[in-house]
Amino acid sequence: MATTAQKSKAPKKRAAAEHGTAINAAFKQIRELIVYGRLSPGSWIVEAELSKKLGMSRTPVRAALQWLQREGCVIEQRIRSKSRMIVAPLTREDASELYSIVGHLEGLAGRKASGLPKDQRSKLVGDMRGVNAKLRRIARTRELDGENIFDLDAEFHRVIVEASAGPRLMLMHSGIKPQTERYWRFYSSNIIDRLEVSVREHEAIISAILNGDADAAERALIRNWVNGFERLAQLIIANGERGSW
Amino acid sequence: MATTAQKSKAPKKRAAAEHGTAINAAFKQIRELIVYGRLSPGSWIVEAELSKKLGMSRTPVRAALQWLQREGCVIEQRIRSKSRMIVAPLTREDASELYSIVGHLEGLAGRKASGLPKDQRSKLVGDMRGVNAKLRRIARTRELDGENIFDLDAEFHRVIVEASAGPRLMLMHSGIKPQTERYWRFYSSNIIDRLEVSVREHEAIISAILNGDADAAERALIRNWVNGFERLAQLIIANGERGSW
DNA sequence: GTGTACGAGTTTGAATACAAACGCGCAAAA
DNA sequence: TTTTGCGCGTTTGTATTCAAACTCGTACAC
Repeated sequence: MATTAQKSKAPKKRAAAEHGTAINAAFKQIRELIVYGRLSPGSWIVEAELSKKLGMSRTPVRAALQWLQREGCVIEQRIRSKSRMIVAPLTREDASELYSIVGHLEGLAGRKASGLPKDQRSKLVGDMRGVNAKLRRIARTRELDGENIFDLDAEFHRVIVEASAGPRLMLMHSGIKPQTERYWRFYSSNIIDRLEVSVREHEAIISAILNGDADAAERALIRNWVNGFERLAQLIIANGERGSW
Repeated sequence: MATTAQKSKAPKKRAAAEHGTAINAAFKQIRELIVYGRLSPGSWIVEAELSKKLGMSRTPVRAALQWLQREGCVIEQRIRSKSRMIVAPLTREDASELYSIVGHLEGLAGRKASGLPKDQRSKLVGDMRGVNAKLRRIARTRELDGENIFDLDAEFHRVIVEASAGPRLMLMHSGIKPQTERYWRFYSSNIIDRLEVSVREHEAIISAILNGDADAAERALIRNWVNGFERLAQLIIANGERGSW
């Protein structure tokens, strides 16, 4: 009756779920729903509805929503001691702050990366160049493989953070970075036009880290994000904000 | 029998709790337990134990623990698909990263604060000077009012962030900043000796914001935190780390 | 005609119940 | 004496249940 014949009279056979993965499954699926826009920015989230859709009880859904709240994908509207969860709206103001924070966080990572021993730095630079080369090829040939731009750009920034950041910075970055993807996906109609600029900015980052110039690395990373916001802001203004009214 | 004659057969009379404050109460109390060291760094948190101590069920305690996990006070140890919550240990390495992040986050806030309109900036500078004057008096007279140094320093940094930061930055700051207090409380034996240095660093921050010099404000804030870590690191080395072994 | 009050439905907050998994100890056999 | 296997206690993960509070609609009164 329910979703996958998993309810009613067979509580024993949940073996597939392995006891402890429901929260994670809920988290990933809900975030996917939000990032891909299946849950509209600004719309109200009903726990029971989600739990029915995901085929689990409200408990893991609640936990997942708190994780998402932690990351800012979901915000809590407190009204008269009652709280509602809503999908965070996409606004120019929020994008400005978001990109600024991500830029500074990554800037910090880039700063540390520049101080890495030379062999680690070489490997890092190699990874970055590999990813950036793929981006450059897409920018040239204009063969947009759909998802690939998002994933490649995410990869580029991720390798920097993973190479240098400690657990805290990594935690914060992995929490806040995915949210920039929401903006990309909503407004990226012709983001490929600007891709080449971004590729050049990436090259500046690579050079700075290669040279071990911490200040330059930090500045280049921040500039990449500030400029990224500028590129985005035009699209937001042109297309309107989502979920704020 | 239980804690306050609130259990057993009177589930109706929970009117005092106002339906929606249990999570918050749990959150504040558990964080207090951690910050004040009643729960040792590195020690294992048992949900049932806490819920018994706080006189509530496991449900709000779990939610509160997830909030604390979000802030990094509590970390999750996954072992063979089983998770345990432990109180985050206090290590030199972690302090380094923590202070660095807080410094950069506040640096970002200070940068924005420097760009505020003049009247808002004047009010902000006035607030900062008021707080810093109290700190200076304590540094001079050496009348340590116990908690007051912590609260005053926290206040100084809070007014900067509140004056300029948006919701995201405020959220991140209010989440990560309290954790520096854990280090203070554990290692602050004679932190009053270093207070005067910190007061002078604060003055540099005030000047920069007063002059609207965003770069200088950011640098001064970061320097305050980096130096704060240096002061702390000596104490950590002298006294040993807590909760890591 | 408009405003207010009451009640049903919806939704979240909290508690309890239950199942699965980890860890430890004890016992038995080699 | 040592090692291995089994079983029980502890603890977390998930489901379910129940209560409280907010919302909205309708009806009644002024």
